[in-house]
Amino acid sequence: MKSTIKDVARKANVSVATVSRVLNNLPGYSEDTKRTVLRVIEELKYQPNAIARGLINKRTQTIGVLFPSVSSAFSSEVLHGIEHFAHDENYSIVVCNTAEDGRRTMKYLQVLREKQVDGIIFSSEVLKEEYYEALKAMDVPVVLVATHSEYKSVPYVKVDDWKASYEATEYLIHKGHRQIAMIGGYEGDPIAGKPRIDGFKQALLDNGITLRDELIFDGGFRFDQATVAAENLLLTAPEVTAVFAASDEMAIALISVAAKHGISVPEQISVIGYDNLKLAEMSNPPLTTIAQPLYKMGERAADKLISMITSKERVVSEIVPHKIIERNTVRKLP
Amino acid sequence: MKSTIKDVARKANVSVATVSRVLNNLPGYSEDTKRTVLRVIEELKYQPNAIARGLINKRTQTIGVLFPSVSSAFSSEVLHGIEHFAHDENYSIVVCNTAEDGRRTMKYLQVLREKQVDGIIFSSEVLKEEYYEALKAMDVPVVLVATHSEYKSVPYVKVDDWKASYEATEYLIHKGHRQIAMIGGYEGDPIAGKPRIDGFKQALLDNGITLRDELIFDGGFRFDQATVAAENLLLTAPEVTAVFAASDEMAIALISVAAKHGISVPEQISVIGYDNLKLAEMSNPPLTTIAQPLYKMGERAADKLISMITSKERVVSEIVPHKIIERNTVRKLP
DNA sequence: CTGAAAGCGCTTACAG
DNA sequence: CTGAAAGCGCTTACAG
Repeated sequence: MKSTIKDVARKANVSVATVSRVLNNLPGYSEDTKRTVLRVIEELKYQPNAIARGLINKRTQTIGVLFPSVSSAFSSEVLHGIEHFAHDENYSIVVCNTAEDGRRTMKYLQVLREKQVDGIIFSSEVLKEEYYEALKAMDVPVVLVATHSEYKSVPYVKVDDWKASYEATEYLIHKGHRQIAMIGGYEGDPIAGKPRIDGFKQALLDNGITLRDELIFDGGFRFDQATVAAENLLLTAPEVTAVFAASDEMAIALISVAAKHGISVPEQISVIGYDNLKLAEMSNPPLTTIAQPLYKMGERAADKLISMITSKERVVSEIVPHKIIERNTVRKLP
Repeated sequence: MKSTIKDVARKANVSVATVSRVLNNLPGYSEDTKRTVLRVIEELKYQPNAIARGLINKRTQTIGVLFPSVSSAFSSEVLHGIEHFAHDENYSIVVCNTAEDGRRTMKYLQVLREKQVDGIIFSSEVLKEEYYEALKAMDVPVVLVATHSEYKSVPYVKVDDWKASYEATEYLIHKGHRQIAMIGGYEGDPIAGKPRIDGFKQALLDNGITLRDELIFDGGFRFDQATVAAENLLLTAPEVTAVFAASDEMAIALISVAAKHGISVPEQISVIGYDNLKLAEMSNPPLTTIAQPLYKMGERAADKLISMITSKERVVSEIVPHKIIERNTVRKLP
């Protein structure tokens, strides 16, 4: 049987109140009683029950993290950052994989509420009104990571997608490229879709390059989805000398498809990716890409959330810096 | 203010006992009272407090998962499988990244104990005696995934590493290779190191190929660690025509290093990996590898753990099938 | 410096 | 079919 606070109180000949005090470093006991209490705790190998504690304190020291897909490299980097920071602050993380559909999200939100988490980090997905309402009803702090929302009260931490894409595109232009295509997300995606496409377009415009809509190949961010976009691109636009891919997986899909057709990167076609996942450096050739500081984004999000939890004061959103990582997939045109 | 069971009891003109009964689908109330109680619950948007519930039931419906590194692609696949299964069974997952050192593991074990998790899944690492003792003291079910241990009482789910390596090596041999090297883990690693190295050796022996110890390049499983092993291999053993890498990252490191030296895969050197992570198919060329069913391993582990939790009966370990995924990195020698 | 008591939000015998 | 009461393992005024 695990021992409880009563057991140690009894064995130490003090009240449970006293035990509780030494446990929580509150004042109110002699050095002597402290010593014996501590000794008994040791003897009984007593560990406080966080559940009982949470019932009173209304704090569970745990935070819920919602991801659209736990298994992607992107999410795990962010998660790692969150987890690391949170652990150092004595918070545990419960991970929730929301999959594609909204129903799982709502179910999870309910579970998190019942389990009385102290706060929630919501990642990558758009914060639908339904979710927002549920979150509001829960009455716990929320922070967004790698996404943002129109609900001004919800702080976020993310990169400036528009600007990052603009810079990626200019990078290509400065390397002498004029025939530039993009493999992007869906225009209808307000988070990782539209802003990146818009940044791409603007960079072209600002550099006097005529915008050709047919050079924007949209679709999903994953490798297999991008594979068809890349296939398409190579087939219909052979004049293209460089492409900006809105994710590393997309960029790598292009490299793979190109290789299959005997087109070499960067000699015949240049590519720049987006994310800087681990696989960017493992790519062959190593992928030039826009780095999002995913681990750090996780940390910052956890930091914000925890300070909202502990201080109840509003926290401000944060745009986190991206940067271009030059590897070997972009060639300078002569 | 969130409403409690008392609030609904009061508003429904019944006792909390009755509310509790309808909440838990226990017998003991008329259809009529059930209806009004349900209505009031709806009106108040009442949700039970799982913490209070847990205090009584001694069940928190949460399980702790310990990973050496949450961010690796390997762990996230397993985690995803665990999470999916567990969620369907109404369990939540708290993730614990144990990093490299043991101190973090012990700290986490303590947190998990205080938070009264119902069970623990321990992944990839060797179950040191210190951990085992702590786990025993916690008195909750444990299952191992992608690792095993000498403590017979702890069930595991994993692939047969020896056999998988043996088959990978034979695959190379059957393709006509005789000069075969291995990039492996540490011989001292009883989980993913020794068994794979031994399987490799035995396959060579059984096929009449003289074992040359200097063709086994050991080190860490990660890309950057393997990069030096690969460098070494290419430099010191140019006669090698095929290599068995004990992880996909190692295999990809070899491909990268080879490319850097103008050596083409599979034309000049063949490679087979191990794991079948997502990046194996994104590799360039796509990587032939031994697949571990990581997602499924996660599911099976969760399944076992949950049945230990709910039925208190002992569960049996499981060797899960691996298989060779043929892609484009192994050439048949003429 | 110390303890008795109330209470956190539930569940579960027990009694009717 | 229903409720009063005890209790899960703690914390926290309150009183001394």
